[in-house]
Amino acid sequence: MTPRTIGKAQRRGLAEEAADRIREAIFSGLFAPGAALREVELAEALDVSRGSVREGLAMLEHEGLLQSAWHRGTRVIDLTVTDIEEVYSVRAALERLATCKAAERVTAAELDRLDSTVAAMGEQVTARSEGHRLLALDIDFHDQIYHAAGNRRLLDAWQGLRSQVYLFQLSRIRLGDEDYRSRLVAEHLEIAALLRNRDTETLARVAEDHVHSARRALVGRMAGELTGRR
Amino acid sequence: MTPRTIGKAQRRGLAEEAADRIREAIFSGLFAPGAALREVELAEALDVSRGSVREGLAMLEHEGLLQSAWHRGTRVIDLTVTDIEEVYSVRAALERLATCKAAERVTAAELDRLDSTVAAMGEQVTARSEGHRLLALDIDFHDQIYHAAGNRRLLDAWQGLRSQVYLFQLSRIRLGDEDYRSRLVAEHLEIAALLRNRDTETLARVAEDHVHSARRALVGRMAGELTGRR
DNA sequence: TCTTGTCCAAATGTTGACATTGACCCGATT
DNA sequence: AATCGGGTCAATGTCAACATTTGGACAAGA
Repeated sequence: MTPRTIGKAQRRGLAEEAADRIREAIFSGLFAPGAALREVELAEALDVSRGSVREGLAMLEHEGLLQSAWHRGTRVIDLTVTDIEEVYSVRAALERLATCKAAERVTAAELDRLDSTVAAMGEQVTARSEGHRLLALDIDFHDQIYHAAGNRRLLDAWQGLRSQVYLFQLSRIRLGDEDYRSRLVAEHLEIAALLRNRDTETLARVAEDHVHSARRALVGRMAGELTGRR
Repeated sequence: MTPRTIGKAQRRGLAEEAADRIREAIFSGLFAPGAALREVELAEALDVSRGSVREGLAMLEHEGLLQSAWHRGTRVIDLTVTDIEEVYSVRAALERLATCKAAERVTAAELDRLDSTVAAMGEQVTARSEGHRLLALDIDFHDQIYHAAGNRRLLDAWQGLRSQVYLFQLSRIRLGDEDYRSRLVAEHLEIAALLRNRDTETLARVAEDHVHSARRALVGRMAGELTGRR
């Protein structure tokens, strides 16, 4: 008897490898928003050819992390309020759909995994870490929902926003926000509970609100930094 | 005095050129769903290098027109009912958002252009053409709405579905559907009118229904072909 | 007959060299 | 001073050759 699904062991090319490394470098702050990424530099640093780097950069551009123009190279995206509004608007629409579809199809095992993720988040509320772990769990929680929704196109659309969301939230971490953490966990707890009850009606509203809540927390912080004290 | 916006004359590379040609070839039926696209063949046919073809294929893959696997080449997507359900589910969510946002920001000039597009569609209802023109106008109508929404990310997400929608609807044309045309125009007319009144509340519902209506018409036809007469 | 192993051809993945472009500098001009 | 025009060069766009992988044909063994 063959297993129903096998862990995908698909081999990856150098381009994907390069994309991963560059993405990490951006998240680590090595390339700040607005910085130019030169193909030759990256090719030498990663010890691959320019072609592979080029392909990797194209992937990151489709993730929205980079912007490129004809013969003018690629740069890391800026973090303007407009960009944030755009990303979170679309994300809210996707999240609404994903959560509803997930409610119809989610399995018991997936529900358990969601619970344990929320539990792990709960531990991070009081932890004195900088919040990177909490952020990773946050994204992971939503990844699980998109997977549970079982819609390839929906997942693709989400992956076109995921990295941007990560980058945005990362900037929020730097700005420091204490009391937001507990509310974050509470919201995820609510979503997980509603999923278990398969309360589609309420989920549509709550999922959208959850995203808008994150957006407000982010935009508020950014506005405070730009205009206010420092 | 310089014009506020200039027709984007940004120079394009060979990759985009190749992508356009290949996309057209697929829409023209030269490459049927499921057909394999070989890089060397295309490179010779288009008289560009394999690298450019490769980049173009990657673009079309991100549009969802192609599927590719490691060292196994790229093929035109299949037209399964599941795929259609996926695409139209996400499209409904996006369309809902786009129409609402457009209602807030649409200008008088844009409204006029929408009207004239619907008018042109009306002429195609009775025309004896095969419906390609009607389909092009349909897509154009929705393009205008996404542009009016003024959200770059939303537009990107739509462009990740657009070609697939086109391909799906194209198959519907071949199956022939007479009375659907008039209903199609009527629905677009309603949306245009609601946009003019900026009736956001109703628009959210109608825009979603419009997509689901198109989906039903399509799935119904396909199911009929697969199981029914022929 | 079914499985397993080896080889081969065809296609893709990868690379470094060559061609082209756009930003920058700087002097001439109005 | 501001603008225009040409030259320069670093960086990207493009290409053709080389390396690697896949799937199938085919034969040997259980």
